Amino acid sequence: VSDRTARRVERAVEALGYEANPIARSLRTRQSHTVGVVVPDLTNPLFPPILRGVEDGLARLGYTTLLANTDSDPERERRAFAALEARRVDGMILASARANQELIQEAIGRDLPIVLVNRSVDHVPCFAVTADDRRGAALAVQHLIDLGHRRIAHVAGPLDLSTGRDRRRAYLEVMHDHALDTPESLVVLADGFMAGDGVVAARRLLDSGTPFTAVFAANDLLALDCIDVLREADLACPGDVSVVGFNDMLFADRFSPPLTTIHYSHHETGRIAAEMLMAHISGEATTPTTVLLPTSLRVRGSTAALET
Amino acid sequence: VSDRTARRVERAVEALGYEANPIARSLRTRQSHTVGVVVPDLTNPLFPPILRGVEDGLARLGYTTLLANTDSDPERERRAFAALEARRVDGMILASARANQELIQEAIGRDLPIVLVNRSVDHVPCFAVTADDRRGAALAVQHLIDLGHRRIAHVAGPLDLSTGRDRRRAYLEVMHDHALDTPESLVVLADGFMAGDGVVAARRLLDSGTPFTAVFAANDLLALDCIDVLREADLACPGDVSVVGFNDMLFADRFSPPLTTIHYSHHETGRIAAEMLMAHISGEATTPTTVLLPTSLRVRGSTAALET
DNA sequence: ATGAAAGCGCTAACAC
DNA sequence: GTGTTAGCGCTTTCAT
Repeated sequence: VSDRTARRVERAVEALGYEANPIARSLRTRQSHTVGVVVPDLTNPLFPPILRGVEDGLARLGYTTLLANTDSDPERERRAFAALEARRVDGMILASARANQELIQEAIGRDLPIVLVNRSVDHVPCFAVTADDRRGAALAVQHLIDLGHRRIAHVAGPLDLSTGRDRRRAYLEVMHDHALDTPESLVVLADGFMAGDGVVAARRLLDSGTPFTAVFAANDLLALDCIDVLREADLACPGDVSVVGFNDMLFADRFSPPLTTIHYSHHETGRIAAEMLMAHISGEATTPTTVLLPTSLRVRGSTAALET
Repeated sequence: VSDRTARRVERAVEALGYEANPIARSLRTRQSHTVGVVVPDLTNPLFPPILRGVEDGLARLGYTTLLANTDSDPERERRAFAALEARRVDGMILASARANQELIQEAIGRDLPIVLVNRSVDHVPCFAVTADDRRGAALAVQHLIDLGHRRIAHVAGPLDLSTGRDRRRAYLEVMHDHALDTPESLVVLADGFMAGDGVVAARRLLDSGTPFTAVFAANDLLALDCIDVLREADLACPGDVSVVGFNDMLFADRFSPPLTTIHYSHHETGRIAAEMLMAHISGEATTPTTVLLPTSLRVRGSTAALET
């Protein structure tokens, strides 16, 4: 066919507004050009920027995202996963990984390309991109120590989540390195990472009677809960107790008091995960790699030097 | 086939983990059981709860959401819309409607079921569910008047968005009803509804030199910008200037100062929109209706009585 | 009631 | 290079 004709055809195609039916194409090629994204809690301001990063990374290659929000409910996670798989997504980005989630192992066994984001899993080689949780948590605790605090509590996230586990471990290590006590009553566990999940844990901390002058919360939402509970008990932050969070989520700088927290780039997290997934799907990347994003301390109003 | 055999087959089906291929089904039935959701700005904490409402409304009927985030960029809106339509969504929920968006008219002309959320359009009968913007804005302005304020400024949203237009109109009406002045310098326009969009507008307000003791911002994000700019100019909120926002978005109560704002149920907004869309798709609902959600005033720390 | 066959719109494989 | 054909996995229709 001549060049001229080709152009005429193209013009006609455009004029008629013809667009290939991607459904028929998918049926034939077994590729949906769609990736599933599973997020545990969209109302956590950490995730929207990650999602935007993912979209930015995928859109350039003509991929669309199918979003599922699970409210951290394992049953909903299961359903979301099944729904996405049934819709034949070409791959998935999971921000909701749990430590021993057979779901993920099974999927990998079935050769479904998966990239973990924010959280990772143990003992299974996985593509993943997360914050450097150990280093970040160490930074947070070190900051409190530098301010003169010695009795530092930790409100940990669930230990079946890598973020909960790793941040807690780093806390214990740094405390130990400085020969500081970490009695069991000083390390409490929250039921989850969502707003409100830290309330019960923080109350338990207070009720134990163990004295403390600072607390490292495993994420910003838990840190906010801590501050609420402290206020409830007429303890001021940072006047009486310093609090540091993790994530530097959107708005962390606007709360009262502004949150001292650990920062890393959420948008980058999403973007890198998207690119990793694309490389995985195309077969370019074959060995699972984990990218650790650098963390940094953001000192704001919720921490202060210990009055002596 | 006997009952017994049927059961055996069913069991076998389950055992083998067979799942009908929804792509083949879609190709045949021309139904994707997927709806597109277009959101202008996921990082605005107003939208995640709306999205959850939508998901809750849709999930029960086995529908999945295809999410697109547009950053309020008309070009990205166009692309997102095209991508969703190409993927043959059964309908769309749009939170990004502009006043004269041919996109929407065209789509409706093509019989694509659409429900508008949060924002509506003029002159085109549309399924829509929004806050009662007029009443809500009136509540906000009335509150400031009740506190003794007379020189009340307004930071309006873009006037090609129903929310920008309606809230501004209500502001002008209430002010007029109370015989209060609204010189042009007291009503400034923000470029958008996203974080940061209010900064320039608020500066213009301040630079005009027109005295004012209160400002009604067209949404919470703009209100936060106002408070920032005021602080920049050494004006305290609410000490020197009271500020009220709109939406009562997530975290509005935790800012410094806690935001006085107009509340309505975001989750309901999403849920109702989802149900409306389902009814529209199924052909149950045929005449476009608009649902106006009731609004209420939440008095918090960013407003105070005028010192006399 | 049950089974056979056609066809949705595309792409990949094949023959010309 | 260009045109033809088979078939992806369903649903629907039609014949039995």
